[in-house]
This record gives sequence, C-alpha cells and structure tokens, in this order.
Amino acid sequence: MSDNGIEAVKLDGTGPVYDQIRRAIRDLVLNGAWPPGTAVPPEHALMERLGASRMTVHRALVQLAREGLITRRRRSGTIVANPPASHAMLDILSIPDEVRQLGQDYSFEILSRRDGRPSPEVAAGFELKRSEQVAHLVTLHRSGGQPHVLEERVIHLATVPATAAERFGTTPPGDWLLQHSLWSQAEHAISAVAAGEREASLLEIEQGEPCLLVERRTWNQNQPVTAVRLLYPGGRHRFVGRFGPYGAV
Amino acid sequence: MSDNGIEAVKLDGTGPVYDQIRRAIRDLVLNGAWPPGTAVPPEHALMERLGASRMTVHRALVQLAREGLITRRRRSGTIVANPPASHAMLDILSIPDEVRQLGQDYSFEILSRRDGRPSPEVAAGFELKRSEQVAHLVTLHRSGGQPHVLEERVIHLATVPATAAERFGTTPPGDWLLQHSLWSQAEHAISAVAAGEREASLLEIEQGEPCLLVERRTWNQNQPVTAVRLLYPGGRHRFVGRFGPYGAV
DNA sequence: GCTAGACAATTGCATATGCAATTAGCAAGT
DNA sequence: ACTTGCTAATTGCATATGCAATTGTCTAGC
Repeated sequence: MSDNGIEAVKLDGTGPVYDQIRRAIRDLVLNGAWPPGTAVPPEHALMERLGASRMTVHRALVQLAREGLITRRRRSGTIVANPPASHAMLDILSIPDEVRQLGQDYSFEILSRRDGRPSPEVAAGFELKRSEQVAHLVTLHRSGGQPHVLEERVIHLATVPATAAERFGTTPPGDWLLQHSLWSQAEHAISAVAAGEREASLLEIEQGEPCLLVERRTWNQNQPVTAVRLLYPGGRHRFVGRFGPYGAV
Repeated sequence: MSDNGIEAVKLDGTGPVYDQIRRAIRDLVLNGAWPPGTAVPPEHALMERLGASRMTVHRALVQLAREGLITRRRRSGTIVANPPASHAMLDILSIPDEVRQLGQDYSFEILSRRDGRPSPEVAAGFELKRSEQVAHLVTLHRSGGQPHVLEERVIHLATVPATAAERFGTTPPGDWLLQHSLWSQAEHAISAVAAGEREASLLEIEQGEPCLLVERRTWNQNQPVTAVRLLYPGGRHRFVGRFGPYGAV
C-alpha cells in the first residue's frame, strides 16, 4: 500500500489543531477516499505537510486509533481499519456469521426485490419520501434449514449506487453492504411484536407468537444508507451485550 | 470541597505512567473513595506527588474526562463527575424519569420483598449461588395509573449493605441504587417472550401477549451489584438508541 | 456595601527534544 | 536457499517549556 494522497489532508482552521487533523483524516476515511487498508501517512510526513509538531499529529492519530478508525503498529505504520463489525450493545451484525457461530449451516433466500420509487406501504414503513430511489428487498435467513430471521430492507440507491447491479446471489444484502458502504450513524429500535399471518408462515411459527423486532437505520455523514427490519422468532433469540461506561476495568 | 487525600493516588508500576495515573484515579472513583463532587488534585499537585511531568498527568486526566469520570474546568479545577445516567444503546434507565418524560404520572408499588438467601427459583433465575445474601424485590411501575413495567430484582447485600435498611417508600429500587452504588460493568440481554399468567394479570394484558424482556446485571469492579428483569408489555414499548461507531460526526 | 479591575490558579494547547520498542527489509555469511 | 543479524523507519512515551484562555478571589476605590 503506497503513499496515499497526503495532499488530501486539509485543515479547516477551526478549533485545536490536533482536532482539525483528527477530523480531516476521519472524513477521508468516512468518505471512502481512504478505504480500509490504505496506508495513512507516517507522523513525520503529516507533520511536514501540516506544519504541526509531531506530538500534535501523534495526539490526533492516537485518538483515531482509540476510536477504532485506524490501526497503528510500530515500524509498519498506520492503516485505515476495517469497519467495526459490532458496537456496544447492538451490532451491525452479520447474520451469516451469527448463525455459523452457533454451529449451524447458513443459507438465505431473496423472497422479493423491487428497485425504484418505494410503494406507499414501504415508504410509510421506513419513513421514506416517495421520490427517493431505493432497492426494496425481503430476505429470509435460514439456520440449519430452519427459518432464522426475516429481513425487510431498503437501500438508498443514491448513496450506494452499486446496489442496482448487484444480484445478491451469494452474499446477503446486509453483508454485501458492509463491504460496499460505510456508516457513521445508526439508530436502533427494539420492540416485541406478535407475528402476523404472513410472517408466521414464513418463519414457520404460530401466528401471534412473540417476536423480537429490530429496526435499524444507518447513515453515512447524514446521507441515509439503509434501513432494515429484522424479525426474530421470539424465545429462540436474544441480544446480549456487555459494556462498561468507562474504560476497560 | 477541600484537598482530598492526594496520598491515596498510588501507581502500580505496570505499563505507561499516564495509564497508571489514569487507573489509579479511576479506581479511587469507582471504589467510592472519591465520591462525586470530590475535588481531584490539580495537575501541579499530582505532578509533584507522582514525580511525573505535567503533560503526563494531563494526558491521564484528559482521558478520564473523555470517559466521563471527571469534569474539568479551567481555574475551577477537576471534580469527580456524577455517574452517567445512560450509555449508548441501552441505559441504566430511571423508570420514573422515563415515564414522566412521556408526560404521565408515575407511581410504583413494591409487590414483595425478601432479604437473605435466595430461594432456589430466584437463585436459578438470576444465576446466584444459594449462599449469596440478597434482597429480592418485585416492583410494579405505573404510568398514569396503568401498569408500565414489571420489575424483579435482586440486590447483593454484600456490595450494597445500605439496602438492608432501606424501605423503598418513596424511591423505587433502581433509582435508589443509582444514588447508593456505582457500576463499572453491565450486561444486557433483550428478548421477546409471551406473558405468563401471573405477569399478564399484573400488567393487565392478555396472557400470551408479546412482551419485551430486558435482563440486566451490573458489577462494580467485578463485584456483583444487582440483577434485574424488566418485563414491558409488548407493542406499547420500544427501546431506541442512536449512536455512531466513531467520535461525533 | 458595591463595583471594577487586577491577580493568580488552573486547565488547554502546542512545540521541541530525546529515548525506547518494534519490526520490515536488507545484507552478509554459510 | 536459508538463516542470522544489522539498520532504519515508525510509533510509543516522557519531559521541559511557554503561552493562551478561563474564571475564582481579592483589593482598591467609590
């Protein structure tokens, strides 16, 4: 990985210098200008380029590393990290991984797909404007042959144009998105609902059985990326997370 | 708030100095030796006491401030912060606050209480050893007169001895604990369950209706503090959280 | 008593400097 | 080819120093 456009690093003159540096690099990463694996220029180079002292550059990079955006190793240098797979309580989880971790075979099936303007129902369900171009997908994930979770998703074509050409033949939409987009904000909602008729039949449970509904929307730099509703058959599933409010204890 | 025992700050000689300082102070806070509001010695004092340079002390304090453990203001100095009320996705939430935020009257009722060794059922439900002394409480929270959430909780008497003398006449157990204990680790699990007979009648819903079950256990420095199961009538409730994996965008 | 202003304590930020630790890559020797 | 060891690039850590910004507190003057 060679010398990646150091000239792209630009300070905006507002606030402390170390924070300007931090934000400049963060934005390059979130914009996709520096995709994962890209070599971040070494401290000396940034120092010269920006006219700041090495300690100031260092401070910015250390903080970015703590935030998980970059990975640093002595001598090897600094590279842009892979996007985090999980965070705190709720994860942008990869359903295949999740299933395989339980030692089950994984498979999925796209039940329906429609690209273009959302139907009124879809627009309402995901709080979309009717004018926004999206791909609308319904996917059933299976674990060891059994229905695992029912996924309904919209992907914003303006934000992730590559979606239009993707068939999702081997990789389910969620995983594919992790590789083809970035997110900087997410919103989650969790609730318990009773399975409706159609959901029950797809998930092979009784109508009215409790299900865990996870709704998630993600943005990258205020642009919507995707919104998804995951319906997990109740009882069989739970979300677990462990964390502390402070640094590791 | 006067000069609080600076001699209590002790380094352990392992790892970087700035991190030793950070941990030393963090432990004093989490131990309760420096309760919220306590004045943390100024950088100069710590610098002399510890034989470190001011920048090194500074680095430790800045990091503690970012973690939310302390609050710093120029000239005024540094004080131990109040414990955080919420975090990321799921909060150590105050049920009264939550209810009032919705503009409803709040009330609660302790349905049962038993202190001492847990019964076999309780021990099993909360993964306790039979020998651990706990207070076991069942509380119903009401919102505008209507049942809001059913809470079943154990509090470890060894960790929070003040519990034994508390009647919970005006403050429900969760809120009382926030004022009388600290936590450094929490574990959450969320699942959807069908209301059982007893739960349904207490929550005034139909048996079998979907409910959101939140199970939470908290520790302070590896000592268990409390474990709680909150059963929310489905449909009426959802948890929402918004966050980014990186620093504020 | 009250106010304006000076003073000083405390944190925030940046720099310059030096050394330590790690390790990729190269060179030398077998 | 394979190993061994050296060198240098890069990050990690700590120090010393200086100035800026904020704001309690005190003092002088009214």
